Amino acid sequence: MAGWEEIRAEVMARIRSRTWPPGALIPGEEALALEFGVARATVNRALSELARTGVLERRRKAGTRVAMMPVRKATLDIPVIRAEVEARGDTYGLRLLRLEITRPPLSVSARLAMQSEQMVHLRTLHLASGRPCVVEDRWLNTRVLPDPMPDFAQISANEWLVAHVSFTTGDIAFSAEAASGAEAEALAVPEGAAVFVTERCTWSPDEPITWVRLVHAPGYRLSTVF
Amino acid sequence: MAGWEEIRAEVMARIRSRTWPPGALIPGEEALALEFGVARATVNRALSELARTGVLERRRKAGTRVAMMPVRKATLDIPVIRAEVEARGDTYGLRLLRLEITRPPLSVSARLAMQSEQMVHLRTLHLASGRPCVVEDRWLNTRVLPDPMPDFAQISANEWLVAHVSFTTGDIAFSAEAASGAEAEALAVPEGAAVFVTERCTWSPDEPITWVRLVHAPGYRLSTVF
DNA sequence: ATGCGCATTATGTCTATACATAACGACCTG
DNA sequence: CAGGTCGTTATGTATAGACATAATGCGCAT
Repeated sequence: MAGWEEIRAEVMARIRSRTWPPGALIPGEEALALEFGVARATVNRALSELARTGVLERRRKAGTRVAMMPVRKATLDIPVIRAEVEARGDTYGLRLLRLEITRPPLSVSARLAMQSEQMVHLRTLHLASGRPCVVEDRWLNTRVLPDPMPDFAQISANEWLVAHVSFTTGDIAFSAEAASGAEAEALAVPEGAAVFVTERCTWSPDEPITWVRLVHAPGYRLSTVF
Repeated sequence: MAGWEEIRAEVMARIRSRTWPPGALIPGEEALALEFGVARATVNRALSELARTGVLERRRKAGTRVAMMPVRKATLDIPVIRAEVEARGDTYGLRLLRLEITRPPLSVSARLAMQSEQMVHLRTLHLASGRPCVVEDRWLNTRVLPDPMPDFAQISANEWLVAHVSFTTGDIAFSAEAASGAEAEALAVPEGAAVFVTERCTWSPDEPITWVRLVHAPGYRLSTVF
């Protein structure tokens, strides 16, 4: 027994086999290190990893226990439309449907914690081999844009931001909705069709950057392993 | 400058400030350790962490570079219905709509790589303070169940599995669909309403365990930060 | 009995050192 | 020139020892 991955596997095996059932307190790092004949740091690495994935719960002094209600965690890649389209073997295209500078609706400015001021509003249609695949509604903080604004008919706002604005934190939410008239028309689906919607907010360390709503054409699936 | 989190923050700051722009090769661990006055292991911890979240790309010998197309990764908690309901302050309830032992449709047996054999089919309605909130369609491998089957009218299959069957791997997918007649009726929404659907497959190390499809009532959102 | 404070203890992290591993690229050979 | 070999190099991992930190729960005092 040597590497931390082997230790992790062995611990996993004991959990699976219910040697250590859900809720059980498992031996301390010191003890396991001794048993497996490795350094405590190695055990720590393995257990930390399992804690990260939600299999174990660790608290100082309290020790390590097998998660009772294993709210398993999955990591999912935040979709980048162009990459997704090209990964499917389609050629990517985009069409700028609308570009205006105006005051965002309250739902947007509130989410971004923006003072009420003007933002850039973009509506873009993303195409996969010519077929509409995503309608994007985006509000951009004007302060993150250079004075001659980038040509968003050529480069998607997402890609421009990635390349020119500093890294961000944010949040993301998924839901199912009925396609509104405009969305349905852009995607060439019946109004009211069930569509998968992604909403994302991003902030730079200093200020809000953008709010975006992606309406995916019917049939879209977001998947991951765990 | 001391802890790995500080190192991570400093590296992040340099990426944000474009001192190290996307695609750039950053100095080696040794050099950074020297610069920050910490051990290489500490730098390693910080950079590994950033690689895990998709900000950096690391390859032996090739070095560490800032991700060009930052396919940011988000970790999401795999929803456990009861926990979700109770977290919203509602009281959880469930109603078993159907329980039968039969052959699953091909779509299910194929996904689970099961020989064509009988499985337990459950249809359950989950309630939040009495209101329908999720319809669950589940197929269970009979071999993971004890002979007097658990009373699934009392305990949800998910919770029973968590407590009695060994840990698993699996995959999960999200999509938007139009509610079918039966689903719509159970949820008390119009047929064809846009519903959020979660589909999950899980395997034990030895054999498939279950396939489950969760149809969430309109308004459901799945969200996370990144 | 109740509440506060501190000793104990398990995890968290850092250091310095060493060896393992992957892979680029140069060099050597056919 | 093609192709294989091997040295170099950056990351990956392991180790022993040490200190930091959090939090449990006991013991003491009120």
